[in-house]
Amino acid sequence: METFQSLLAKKLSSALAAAGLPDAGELTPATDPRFGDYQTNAALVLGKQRAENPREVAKKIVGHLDVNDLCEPPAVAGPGFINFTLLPGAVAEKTASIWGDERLGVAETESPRRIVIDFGSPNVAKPMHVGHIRSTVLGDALARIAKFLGHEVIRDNHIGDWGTQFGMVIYGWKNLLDQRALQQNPLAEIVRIYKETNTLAVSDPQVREACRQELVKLQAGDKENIDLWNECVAFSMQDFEHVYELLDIHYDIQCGESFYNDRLPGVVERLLKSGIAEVSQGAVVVFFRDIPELADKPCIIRKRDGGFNYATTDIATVDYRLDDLKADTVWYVVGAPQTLHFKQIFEIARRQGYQADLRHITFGSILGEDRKLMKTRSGENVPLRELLEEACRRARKIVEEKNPDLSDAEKTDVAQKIGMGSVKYADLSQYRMTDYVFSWEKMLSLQGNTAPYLQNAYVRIRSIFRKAGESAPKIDKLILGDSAEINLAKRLCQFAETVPQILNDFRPSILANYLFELANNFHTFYEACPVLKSEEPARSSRLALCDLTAQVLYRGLDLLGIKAPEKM
RNA sequence: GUUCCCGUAGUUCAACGGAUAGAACGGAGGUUUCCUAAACCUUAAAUGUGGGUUCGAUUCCCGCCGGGAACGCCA
Repeated sequence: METFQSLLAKKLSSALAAAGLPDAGELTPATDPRFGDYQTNAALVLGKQRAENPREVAKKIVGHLDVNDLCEPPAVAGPGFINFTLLPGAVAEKTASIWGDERLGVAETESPRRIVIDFGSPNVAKPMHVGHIRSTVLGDALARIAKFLGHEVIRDNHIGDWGTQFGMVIYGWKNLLDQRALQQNPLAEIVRIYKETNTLAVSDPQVREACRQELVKLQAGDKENIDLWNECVAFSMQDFEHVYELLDIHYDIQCGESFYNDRLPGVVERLLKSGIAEVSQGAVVVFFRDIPELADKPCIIRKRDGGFNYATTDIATVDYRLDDLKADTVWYVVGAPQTLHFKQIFEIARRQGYQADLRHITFGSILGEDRKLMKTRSGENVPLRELLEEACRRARKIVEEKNPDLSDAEKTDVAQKIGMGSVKYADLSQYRMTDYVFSWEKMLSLQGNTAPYLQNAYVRIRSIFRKAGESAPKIDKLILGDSAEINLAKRLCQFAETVPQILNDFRPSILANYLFELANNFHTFYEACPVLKSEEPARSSRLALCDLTAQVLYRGLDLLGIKAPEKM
């Protein structure tokens, strides 16, 4: 289904051709309602190229524009913009056709790809904390959106379940473990022994060496250590699963770092043989001498002591995703501090001949109150689980106040949808690159531009249909009289223009902002236009408008991983 | 030191190079015999700094100031 934007863009192209002008500029939504609904700067661009008065060029273009079926006569404005204002009749027709469309007007991609999305990736032996929320929620939303647009998506949780820290965990387990504490709160006890061992290792070389030995035994397949490791992983996974359950986030595969252990020697061997890697100071290293920004930043793939590291694992991971999973695209939803690391990994992949599209999708950090990056060792991290449970509690309290008549089960359900929605929306509604200082206030806010504002619009519509006791009657064309109706309908038509844009720069915030505007248009409509009490044919038309709004809200929220309750 | 990210109302955030920089919270004022007032309406308030490119710069380029991050054996 064509959007207004694509229809008008085509008509503009025809007009330019008819006027003997080359294609130029672009046709975009108007920046301000007073300029109409869409605008083009074609005349400004052409005026510059041809050294002509842009307004004259604009008039010439307008003379060839045939848009009478869609818009009022296009207006030349300002320095030479051409503005388009949609006719209510055209909007009414388009809205009705979207209403009848399962995809709500959103076209599927013309170039579907197989995308592995690497997101979340918590570390075993460390509880998930607020710092994990961005990757997890952002990655999940991108996965939902990519899938909706027609891509094949494989969600992969690249769990940090292997590496140096396990030497310490195992040493701690053997020497410092408190069995009773382990029974009460396994993960907390594992974290405790890990931290204590870490502290000991800093000051005591003997402990350090003992940890290294435990690690060597583990990596060599020692039965006792493997069993301990399995137990730690299992305890951690329980914690992760609880969080994923609350967030309703699920993975297709969970290939953690340990999954690649057997492949690491082969990776290093191959890179050495092909000349991509070389031995330097006893380690195996890849240099990027021909790339200025990486020239003095080599990538170590095997340590002097023969051990493998993060980079080795990630190279093996690229192989697996491209060769075994047959992905043509991989999105790494991982924080900005790892920019250099991924530049190196991607360059190594390229040197091996891989052509796949590998993207590091970065995002800003959540900072502590000191404006410093939150770090596990600092000990002041808010556990994610605690944050999520607090969100539900706060939402629950407000549900009790606002709607005491709901049953207990309903209250619990609604509180979870609102609480989880708020946490997700707080993150997704802002530009992914900006850092922000963590605050309960921010994450759990339920006022203003927040999930409940959008959810409430949906709830109000569901309430109308409950009261009506009927679903919206099927009609071919809406009747748009009040300006609030027209604005709402126009907004509904924009859904199809908005969703595909998100993946241009991986910005779910575009969708979040759209949904906020939509909810705002709906609330305004709701105040201005009675639905059930209006006369036919307005009544049927308004019911249709409500029904479509509910569908778009529901679908849009779903793409962000947010649920819409029936009541609240 | 090198490289990367970020500086917008009191606060938290918006604005593919577009026209008079939008919201939300907080502040001030108003709306409910009517479909959920978790709503609606009115109102005051901002682009760190100096240049440059452009018809047009919050956006692109250069310098400075301020905040953060990464940079050979952690992941």
